[in-house]
Amino acid sequence: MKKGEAHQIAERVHSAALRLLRRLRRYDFAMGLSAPKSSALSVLVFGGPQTLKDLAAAEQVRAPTMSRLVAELEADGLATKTEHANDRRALKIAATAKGRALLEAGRERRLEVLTKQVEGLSADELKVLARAAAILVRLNEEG
Amino acid sequence: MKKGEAHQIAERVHSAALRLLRRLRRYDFAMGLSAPKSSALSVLVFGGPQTLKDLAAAEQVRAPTMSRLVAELEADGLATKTEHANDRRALKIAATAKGRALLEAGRERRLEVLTKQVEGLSADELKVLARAAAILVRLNEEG
DNA sequence: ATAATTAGTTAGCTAAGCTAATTAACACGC
DNA sequence: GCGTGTTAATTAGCTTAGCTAACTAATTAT
Repeated sequence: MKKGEAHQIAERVHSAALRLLRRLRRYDFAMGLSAPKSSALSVLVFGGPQTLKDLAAAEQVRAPTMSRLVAELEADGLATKTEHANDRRALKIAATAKGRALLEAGRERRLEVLTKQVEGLSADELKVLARAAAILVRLNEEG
Repeated sequence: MKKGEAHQIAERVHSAALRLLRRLRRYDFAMGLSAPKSSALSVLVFGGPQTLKDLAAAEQVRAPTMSRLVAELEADGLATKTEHANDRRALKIAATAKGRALLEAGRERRLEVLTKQVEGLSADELKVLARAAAILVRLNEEG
């Protein structure tokens, strides 16, 4: 084992994730939302309301970039900017019901193909995928 | 189980993959190559030489976009454009040795953190990840 | 031989990223 | 409580990456 088993597995997991998302991205058409906006909205929906700064950090983007994305989401009625409770410099940015609905519809479409494929797997394979997902989530939380 | 087990697992896998790649992306600094160029180069390195059309399709991008990216990779000495053997309209685009080396260095850096984490897992967990990666690769190839 | 198609490029636009500079509000230190 | 420094967000202005439309050159089909 030249490179170490851990390295090899890390490579395979990375590669599998890359290819999976690349493939699913093909179904992102319609919904009329660009990838960056859709991703930011997703953070709002699943991570709850937050400041612009935090949202920018979550998306690994600078504040001015996020400022513009949020302005556009707001113009489309998908997010709101309200005053922050404790800090009048800051914003509380939240997804609207319309934003949540749109995102959910897009997610469904995106996951449709994968769901169909997963349905064809054996019970054992399902278990493996579920466990692997749990392990990865844990690693992601570790940092 | 409201949504079906397959659906739920598809969701978890999707979410885990999204978060994993988002996290690893943080280590993409340096190497001086933008994400689209790095990704295109990766396709050339791992998929071998190919036409502009095929490369554009692999990257889910239109021909003019890829034309420019390839021109820039070529200017940086990371890829070459040569005549296609059978079709004088077409190009054979290939990574150079320099391109391969640069990409490999970036990949190593990106995978370093994940490798360290994977090293901390139990033998059983390693096996689960390896199997899950294999299953996903198979699904990806199915289409 | 001519017509239709295909591969790639060029031109010109929009979207999304960045840094630098600005404004307003907060937080200290005295 | 007041000045100094810091922080949150925005604005301005630039670059990169995506698109479509229009073009050239080569291939394929009639």
